Amino acid sequence: MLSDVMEDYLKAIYVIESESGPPVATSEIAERVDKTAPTVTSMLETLEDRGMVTREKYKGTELTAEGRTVAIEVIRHHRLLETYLAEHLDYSWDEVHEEADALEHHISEEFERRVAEVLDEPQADPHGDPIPSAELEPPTGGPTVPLSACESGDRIVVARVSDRRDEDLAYLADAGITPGTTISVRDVAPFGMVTVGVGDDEQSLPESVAASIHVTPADHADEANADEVHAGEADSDEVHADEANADEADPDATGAGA
Amino acid sequence: MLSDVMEDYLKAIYVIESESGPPVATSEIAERVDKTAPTVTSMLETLEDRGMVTREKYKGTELTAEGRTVAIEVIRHHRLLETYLAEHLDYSWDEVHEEADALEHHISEEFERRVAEVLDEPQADPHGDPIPSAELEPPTGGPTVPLSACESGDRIVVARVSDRRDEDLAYLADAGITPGTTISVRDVAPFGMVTVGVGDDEQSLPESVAASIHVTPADHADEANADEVHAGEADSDEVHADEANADEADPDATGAGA
DNA sequence: CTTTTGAATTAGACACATCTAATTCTGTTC
DNA sequence: GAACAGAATTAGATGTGTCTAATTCAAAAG
Repeated sequence: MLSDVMEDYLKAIYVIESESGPPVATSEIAERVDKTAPTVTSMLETLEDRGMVTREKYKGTELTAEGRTVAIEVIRHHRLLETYLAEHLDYSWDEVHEEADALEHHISEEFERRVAEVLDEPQADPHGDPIPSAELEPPTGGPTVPLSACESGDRIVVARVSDRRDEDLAYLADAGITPGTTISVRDVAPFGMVTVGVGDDEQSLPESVAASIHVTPADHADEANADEVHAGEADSDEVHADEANADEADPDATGAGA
Repeated sequence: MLSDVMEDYLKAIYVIESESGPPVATSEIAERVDKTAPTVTSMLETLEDRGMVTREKYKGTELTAEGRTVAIEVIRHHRLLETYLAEHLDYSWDEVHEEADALEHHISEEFERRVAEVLDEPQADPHGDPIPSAELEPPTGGPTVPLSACESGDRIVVARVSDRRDEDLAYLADAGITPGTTISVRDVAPFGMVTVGVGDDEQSLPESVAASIHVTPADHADEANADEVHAGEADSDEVHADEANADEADPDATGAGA
């Protein structure tokens, strides 16, 4: 059996791989799990022994198929829990993350099944992140772009919001911006804040807040509900995102922000 | 912060104190938590340093007020979870224990509050054990006696069923005997099996199964529902239990079988 | 090709929870 | 009251996950 801690490392590696592709740097993992680099090195050795990762010394680390499956299962637990807490225990979308982090390692397969069943196999959690299926294939969120890659005049719908920073979530909850919210982009300052229209209001979002929002275009007559933003639609192709912020690029579309 | 493991020790000590009163023997704790005696000794030293227990070397251990409060909180978590799983996630009463054991250390205060709220501050879990209040005072189950202390002809209602042994729970679930079930005692073999009537059936319960059942008399016109067996009633006095099985006595009535 | 620099690893230590084996204590039996 | 039996503790070791300090490496810059 893998410990909770090992699962946390695997989850972190999975997320980083999803965002920037393998191989994953030790320092990146260290930052995510909030441990020192030597600690991470030694854990990576353990995980390698357990067949969860492969690595090249001084180069980087990559998940094995097995390690990836474990990571996806943890993420499924996390997102099912977030969704359950929001829908059945009256948690708001900016409160669920911490609780889910604490519980995700301790629920049984049976619990997972039953939660998924009462939720009717949900496709996305309250942050808009896609929930991996019970078969644990890598979830593919629909194509989305960072809000910062939009340009003035765009009408877009919020697809997902990073669950990493509590302050930003609270800010957005307060601003009435949640997955599914349709907004108009008024102004995008390079590397800076983004001014948007939400309903009748106009809001200026600080950079860190803007960076946590990913969006899809609001056009294709698809004003459907937020839970379906990530559903099918493998057809819809890339949203225009001129190369101004190419360094901030987004090779994921796998929605791994656990 | 106390570790999960420490909480498990405190819970075990609390249960033993409830069953046999302090001081608690190291070997008893060792058996409950399934560790060796030296391991327990060293943990008890730690818990003493933390102010959770007091002890006299070679004699025994006792919870401090603080240790007791921690234990009661863990037990509250456990029983709220058991109840929630049974009522909202379709678990049967003999499945809930293991899941609750895994989760009880990891839920937040907030989670505890919300679960208690949606359950409407339940008084007893699916096994019939009383759920400590949010104020964490020691729960007092109403007076109950072991089934083995009854005699032929008694009509009684099952108050609670030990959650310690899965096999016995499954047996009882199969036999249709759950908290709230009214049964007639046909025959009590000294130190042996108990024959009872349940509805129209007659059943012979093996000793271990009979030992896990605690009952109250079915008389006082109180055919109320099982959840209220433990409610108020500090008035009703001791049930007749002649001293045949006095060694198997039951000084608890605090319902500590977490 | 050498140097530099920042990242990664190795070295060595520590806290925690656990074990087995050896010792010490307590309460009981003769 | 001496001896014994059983329980508890002490002694010493192990595995895991973590740290800081020292070293080694690789990739970039000269």
